[in-house]
Amino acid sequence: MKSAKTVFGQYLKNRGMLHSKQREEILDIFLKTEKHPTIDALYQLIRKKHPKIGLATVYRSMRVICDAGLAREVDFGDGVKRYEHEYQHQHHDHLVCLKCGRVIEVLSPRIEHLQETLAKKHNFTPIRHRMEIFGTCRECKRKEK
Amino acid sequence: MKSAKTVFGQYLKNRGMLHSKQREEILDIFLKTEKHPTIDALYQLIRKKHPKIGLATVYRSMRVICDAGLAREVDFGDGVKRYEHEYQHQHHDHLVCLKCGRVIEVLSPRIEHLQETLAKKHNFTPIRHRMEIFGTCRECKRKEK
DNA sequence: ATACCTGCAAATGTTTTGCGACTAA
DNA sequence: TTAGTCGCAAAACATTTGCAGGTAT
Repeated sequence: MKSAKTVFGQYLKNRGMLHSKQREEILDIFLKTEKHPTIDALYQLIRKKHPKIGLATVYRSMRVICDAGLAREVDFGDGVKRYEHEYQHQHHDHLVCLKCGRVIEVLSPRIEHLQETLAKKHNFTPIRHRMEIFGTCRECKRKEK
Repeated sequence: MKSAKTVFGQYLKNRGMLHSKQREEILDIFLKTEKHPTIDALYQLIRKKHPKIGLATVYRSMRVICDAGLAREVDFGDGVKRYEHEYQHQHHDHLVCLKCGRVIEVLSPRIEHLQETLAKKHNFTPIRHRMEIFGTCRECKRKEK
């Protein structure tokens, strides 16, 4: 199985795009976090090692990384885009804690199947979907008692 | 069953808030559309009859209307808030056509039930959830062939 | 009379873009 | 050498807020 970096390198080459240090570094930082970082969170991390890299470059690079199939935009309704891994990570849904912001990734094959059925029933051709359950996670629930 | 306008009037009264002409008119326009209008779409409609009403007032009024339980914010990931009816409209999910923007409201009790189960399995206390399937609607599918 | 509300303009926060300088191939 | 990129600042957008003037009760 090809590594994410290899995939990225090939994507850039195929498109005649350059393999810059900034892109490499931003991809590196993104790959190291298994969370759902915002652009600004990534920017703060990158900044520590490479204070010269600008915010606009992070925006531009994350778009390229998404286009290459390595990341996917997600949003949890708080007005900021977040990114999660796409390569070698199967589709999943999210449980989002409204107290602490923790995100639990979940998968229910039965729900996935019912979604297909639901779309078909309306003659709707699904391309992608998202499902988020907002609430209180176990830890926050315990604390509030 | 109380009308939406009655509910709104009582909500305002209970809070010591004023029943202004602007709020009444904005509620009226919103109640007349069964779509998922953005603030700007509502503003354009309102503007035809009441050119004096400002955009900020539409934003402020829609928040009040949501707080009163008559509308709910939804977003389809295109960076703009939309509003749908909440009063006397049960919870539902959405099929969003990426070609024409049409939104089909759907409900699957089986999916709803599985979502409950899924949350419970993770000791997660659900408050609300959302599910959207993005794809191509029947009409757009037909056209593209 | 007096809270509360509105319209306007300015501020905010996130994301995008124009442009001259820089860099990978 | 020369496209393609970068950093910076400015622009673009959606949304919110401060404030002076207006309005419902």
